[in-house]
Amino acid sequence: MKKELERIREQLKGHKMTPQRRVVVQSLLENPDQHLSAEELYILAKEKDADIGLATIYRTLDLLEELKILHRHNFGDGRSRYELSQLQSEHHHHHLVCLTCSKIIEVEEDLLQQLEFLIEKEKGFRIIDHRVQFYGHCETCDEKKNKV
Amino acid sequence: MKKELERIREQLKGHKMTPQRRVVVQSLLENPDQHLSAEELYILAKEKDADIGLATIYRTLDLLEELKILHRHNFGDGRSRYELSQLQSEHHHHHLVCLTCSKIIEVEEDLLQQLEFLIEKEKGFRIIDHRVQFYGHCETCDEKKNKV
DNA sequence: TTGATTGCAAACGTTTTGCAGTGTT
DNA sequence: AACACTGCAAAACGTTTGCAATCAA
Repeated sequence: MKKELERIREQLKGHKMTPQRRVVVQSLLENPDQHLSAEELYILAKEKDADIGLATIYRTLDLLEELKILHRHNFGDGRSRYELSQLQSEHHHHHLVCLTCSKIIEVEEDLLQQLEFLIEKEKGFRIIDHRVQFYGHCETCDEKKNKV
Repeated sequence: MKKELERIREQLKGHKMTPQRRVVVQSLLENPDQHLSAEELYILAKEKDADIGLATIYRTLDLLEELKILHRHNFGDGRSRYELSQLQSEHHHHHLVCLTCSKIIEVEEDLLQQLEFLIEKEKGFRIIDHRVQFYGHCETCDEKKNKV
């Protein structure tokens, strides 16, 4: 955990590692794969630093996104959600959003690469990034529904 | 055009086809593949009915979305954008969003079906819908950039 | 020391809501 | 005539910004 924080400090290049930024990053590290919103991070951060302001959370998230330390997601619930980039591999992943319980499941599979290749060739469109979300019902919710 | 409107009127099932709703639908029909925002639709609708209110636009769009007459998209510009479902075929399509000129290009290709099949099998996730967006640079912008 | 960063409160842009009045069926 | 629907204005929501004070380097 400390190692991760140290790595992120290095990625800040030039920007200061303030206590507030540390608290935000720690909250993100302690909640991997959670896709936290700014408000949720604010509540978590407040546990560690009661005086932290919501604006600081937003400004920190903007900075971290700019430095590609995290990704901003939009799952259609009216707020941005954030996820630390797992730098071990720059592997894109997709999200399954359960329409029943709102759970988000990650899919690592990169079959999409085929599609990207086709698009680049046929449309002359140079792809930089993609957002892929599948909406449906997860196994658990699907089973529950069939029981009722 | 009149045929399309008639079809949509039938899809309204039980809900009234008011002049305001007609104006919104007409504006959508007259601007196919435009991905209009609520505000943009408001301006278009006002040309046909100067007294129409923005709240009515939003309420109409909510209704049309609920009835699956249109799709709501989120391209990350802070507002929802709407597109009539082309009911001739329930064919999903993807969007290419140009990071330079913001143009949106549609891709009909459904290679994604392979991926969906895999996900359903491996994750037990029953897919209802998907959102796929590719961000990159369109041919025109890419060529311009290379010239400079 | 000094410019980057902070908290606060006010402002922002989009969307939603309460309500009294209107109009479609 | 009934009740779905409307316009308006105010409120709600997530997010951004101006500013004076503070702090990390």
